[in-house]
Amino acid sequence: MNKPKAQPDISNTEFEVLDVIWDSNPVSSNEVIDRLNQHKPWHEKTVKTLLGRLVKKGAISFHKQQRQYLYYPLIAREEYVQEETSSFLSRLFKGKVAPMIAGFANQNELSKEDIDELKAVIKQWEQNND
Amino acid sequence: MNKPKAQPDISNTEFEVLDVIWDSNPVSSNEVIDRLNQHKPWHEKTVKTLLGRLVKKGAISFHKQQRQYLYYPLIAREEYVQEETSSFLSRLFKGKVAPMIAGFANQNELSKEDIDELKAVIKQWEQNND
DNA sequence: ATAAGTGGATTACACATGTAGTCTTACATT
DNA sequence: AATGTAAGACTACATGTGTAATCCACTTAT
Repeated sequence: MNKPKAQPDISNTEFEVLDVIWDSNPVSSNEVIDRLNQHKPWHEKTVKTLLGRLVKKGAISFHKQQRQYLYYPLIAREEYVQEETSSFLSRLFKGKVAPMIAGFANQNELSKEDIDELKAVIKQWEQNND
Repeated sequence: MNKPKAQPDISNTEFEVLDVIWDSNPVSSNEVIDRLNQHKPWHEKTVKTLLGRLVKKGAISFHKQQRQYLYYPLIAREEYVQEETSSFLSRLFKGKVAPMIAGFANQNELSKEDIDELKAVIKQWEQNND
């Protein structure tokens, strides 16, 4: 019995492409390639393959502008990120957020700024749940 | 320029096997199979394949007990989890923990208990960093 | 008009992964 | 001693993934 998946499976490289599209869209393949190449040395053909796979997976779509395609996302970053986060937490931390943060704290990977931000999130939560 | 990887890449199914070994070790393949089968309907051969792959990847090892192998982990769960968490956070949240928690809060996925636990983690952090 | 370029579509190909089946060999049982 | 069993080793095989190259159809520069 497979749990139905709200989001398609997106591979690591596909995610990088999708992230560029989330960042600004609609966007042509050449823009995607240029923006990716500021960080990744991917060949143009590689990026186009990934765009095609994202389309096939239903993560993005496009409309034509003359010869080119302008791509845009079909799934929201927030939703995708939320689902990934939930599944990540359930896999590694039994779904509990605090142990994850505690692990970070123990590795000395929490800055004062992180702590302040966390406090702000908590305060916000408490205001919404009084 | 590839960042060196401290931990080997471990697939999803491999992780489930490894998690059983972390849970109690040293452990025979049959014990692993039995424990997994409380949750997963995996064939005996499948689990043995995964054990073999984990050995090859250097995640676990074993010593022989007559005809059987008794497996034990070569990497610590804490370390593995910490690395996975860091890479997850950097991929999806620019490495910042607070936005992740905030996303959870916005989805109404934070309970009062979670909040209390988070407060405890923060208090602990502050005691260690005064 | 013809050639060269460029955008997307199709094909390629090695390695990883999920999911086993078959082979070999050492023990246990008759 | 002969044989069935069971443990691990080796093999299998479809699909996914990373990483392109080739093909085909327009457009654009001579």
